[in-house]
Amino acid sequence: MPAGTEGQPPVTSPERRRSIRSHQAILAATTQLLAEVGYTALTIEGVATRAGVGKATVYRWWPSKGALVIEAMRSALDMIPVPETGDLRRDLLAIGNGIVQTLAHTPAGAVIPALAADLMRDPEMAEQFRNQVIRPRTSAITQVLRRAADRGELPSDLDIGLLLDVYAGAVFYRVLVSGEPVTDLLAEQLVDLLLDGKAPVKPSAVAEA
Amino acid sequence: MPAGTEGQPPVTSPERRRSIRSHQAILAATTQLLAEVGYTALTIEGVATRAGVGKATVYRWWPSKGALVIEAMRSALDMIPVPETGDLRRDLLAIGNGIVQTLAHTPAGAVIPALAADLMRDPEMAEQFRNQVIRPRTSAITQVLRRAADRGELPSDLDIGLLLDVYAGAVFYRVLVSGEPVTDLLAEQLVDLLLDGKAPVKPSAVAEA
Amino acid sequence: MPAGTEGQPPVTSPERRRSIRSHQAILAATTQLLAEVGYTALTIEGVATRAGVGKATVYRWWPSKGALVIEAMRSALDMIPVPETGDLRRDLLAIGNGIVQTLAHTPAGAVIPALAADLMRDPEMAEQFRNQVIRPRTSAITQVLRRAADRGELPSDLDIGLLLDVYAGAVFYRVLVSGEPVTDLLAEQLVDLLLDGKAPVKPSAVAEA
Amino acid sequence: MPAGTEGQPPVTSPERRRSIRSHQAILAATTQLLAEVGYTALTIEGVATRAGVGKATVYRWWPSKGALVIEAMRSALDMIPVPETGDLRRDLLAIGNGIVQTLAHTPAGAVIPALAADLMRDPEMAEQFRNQVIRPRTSAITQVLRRAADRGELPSDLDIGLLLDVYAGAVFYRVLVSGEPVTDLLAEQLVDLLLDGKAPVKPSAVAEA
DNA sequence: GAGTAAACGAGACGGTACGTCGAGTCTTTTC
DNA sequence: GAAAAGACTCGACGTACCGTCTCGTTTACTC
Repeated sequence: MPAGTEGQPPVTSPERRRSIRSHQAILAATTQLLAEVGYTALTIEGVATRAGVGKATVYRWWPSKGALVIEAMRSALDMIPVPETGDLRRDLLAIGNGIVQTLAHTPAGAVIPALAADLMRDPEMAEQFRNQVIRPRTSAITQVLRRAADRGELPSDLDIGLLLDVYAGAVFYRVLVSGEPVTDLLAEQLVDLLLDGKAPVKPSAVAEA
Repeated sequence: MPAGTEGQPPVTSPERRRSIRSHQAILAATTQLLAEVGYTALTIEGVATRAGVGKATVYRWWPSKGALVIEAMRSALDMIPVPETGDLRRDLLAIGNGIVQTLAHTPAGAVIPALAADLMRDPEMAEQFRNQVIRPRTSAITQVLRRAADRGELPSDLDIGLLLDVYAGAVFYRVLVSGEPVTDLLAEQLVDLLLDGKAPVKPSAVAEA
Repeated sequence: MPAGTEGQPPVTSPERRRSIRSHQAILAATTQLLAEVGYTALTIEGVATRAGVGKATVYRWWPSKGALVIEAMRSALDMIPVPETGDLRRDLLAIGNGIVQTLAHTPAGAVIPALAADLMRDPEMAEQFRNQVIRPRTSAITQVLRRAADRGELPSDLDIGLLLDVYAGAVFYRVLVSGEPVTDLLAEQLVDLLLDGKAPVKPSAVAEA
Repeated sequence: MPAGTEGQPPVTSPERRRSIRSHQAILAATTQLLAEVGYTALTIEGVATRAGVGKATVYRWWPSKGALVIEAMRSALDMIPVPETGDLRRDLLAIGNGIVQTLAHTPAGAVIPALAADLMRDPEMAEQFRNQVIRPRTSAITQVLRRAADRGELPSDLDIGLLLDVYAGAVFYRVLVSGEPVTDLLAEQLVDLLLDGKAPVKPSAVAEA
């Protein structure tokens, strides 16, 4: 695995000999079907058929529906860029709007909670899920907050983890539980609350003011 | 349904003739099995068997697994009492700790998210879920906040809905997604944040202060 | 449940509540498919599909392919009538020709050996097979021989079992192993051998004589 | 295959370069597995694994399970020596006992019928089977009978083929279908019947006589 | 107190999907 | 340049539940 030395390409990946095409077809089929029927109604059999692949090929590479969906989500979701304006509020807003877009306007909003719930009984898979799906979505916020703390704009002993839970949790909860609309306004209100402790006021009141 | 009026005993429930005992057995079996195997692995067949009941009897009264679980949850969860100390912070803390207990230390913590995710595709059921399961858990907070707003301790145009989403969302998110421990400290930090805009600091830092 | 009282029809057959139609459809499908694809290529799945029946319904009533085929064979094969001419040779010839017809000109000829071979490892099923499929085919011979022995036309201590094995074995062996044509002449030669100890001569030689 | 000429080692088999070892390992594995699990449960995959060989290597040299088993049987079974006592009855008895031993006390007894039944649908393989497995087992009888006919001890127009079918068929049938014990007595009774037309009497009766 | 209609337990039914195994083909890597 | 290794598509295995249905058999209400 030492880079720089030319010429040991065959050794690099001893596993996965010929699977590349099937692999991608399976992930693509999974992504499509997640959007069409959702997580609960997704079946391995359906994925295999859609991908033009034997069921065993799916099971060879993924031990369960959860594992398959984790990887499909990972490869389907874009990386979230880390903004660098230096303005904490502006950065958080940018990221927040991105997350809101993803959760409110793509299938991911429906899939992620179902996936999370389904994996709760399997700690190992749950960990995978957090590492592969959640962490990439939240690391941008973490970085922005940490840099701001370094600049002194935030307390240095800030509990970034909790802040994240609050921020992400509110968005999730709206999508998943309360069913209220998730709009860009939400990101704004949350940033106000987190940064200024400004309690949110009703949208209509804001409009009137 | 008005109790107290004498004399229409046969009319009270024109449907449900002999069902009472089976009804309760089914709900009890559902509650047990939810605790034992979780929402995903819960099957109607298993519930019927455990309850000593025919499968058709379950289907006669509940159209789906979701509907059954909603009712089981409702009858299994205790009502949350609305504290009346008049001290906003104390009230919120009391409620928060109650919610934390439920989500972190009872099967409900695992069932509710799975149920929510499963119902996302069925708006009608989702509405039922919110009315029957979520709303009773959160109405105490709403009342406390509303009374405080009436007393002038909070802005009168406060967006109570969002505040709720933030509060409940953070707890949910911890249980469901981030997997971090959910303790009483969490309730405290959240109340600090919501009421004072005090950004949370790391637990260790708090101890040192 | 007190016996003696007339009119307890419902108790008579506690099993098989509603299966009659499916039952027959399954046996019919099995018989058809045996003729079309043979024993080895017969699949439970194929039978279920052809019968318009769920796979589980087949498995509910028959534990294995072998058991299913045994019953299908039994209900598909006609009983062999026991001739009563009183002439031993004529009786044996009649029966022999019947067996030859069945083995040489119906699917049974191909199915029975395969079934037999497949069941060799399962003594219980093998016994079923002999009782249900073989015995009915050979009992006519046994009866004819026994009556002849009673009349004194054959030694009273005749080993009827072995005689049967020789007779039936030769026909089977031709069909199964040696692959030679099985014609009515075979029955004749066998009767000659068994009754007179007349060693068989080549067909052509017979024609010349 | 003409032995004796030395010196054309590379030319003899232009194919099969490194195959010899694999070849033998495959045949050995087949023989072992036939004895362990029988014909039906024998799988190419199992043979390949046991032989430490790729599945494709098996398929390269044998087109089907049947072909593989035919060759394995051939190389596993000993040649049957042709006795030369000049006494017809003694010769037949010797051979008969040999066959009885093979069919009753080695895996071959279970494998041959299953193999035969399985190959019935494939005339070409069936012919191979007869040539390679059956004929070597029966040619000794044929030779003995033919010599006896030449000596005038048997009719010159004897239908040796049928006699063989009767002899072998009876033994087969006992093993495969009737399930009765196959002992040396059987060979004796059969020889009596074939040579003398002496109808078989029950063993116990024999003992009493 | 008998008659009757519903709800009941039981579980068979036609299906779908499960996760596994083997068939027979094909490709890559090793010797 | 054949052979090991094993991934591939395909199809059947036998099982579990689905949601519907048909059975007798209780009840609980009517008359």
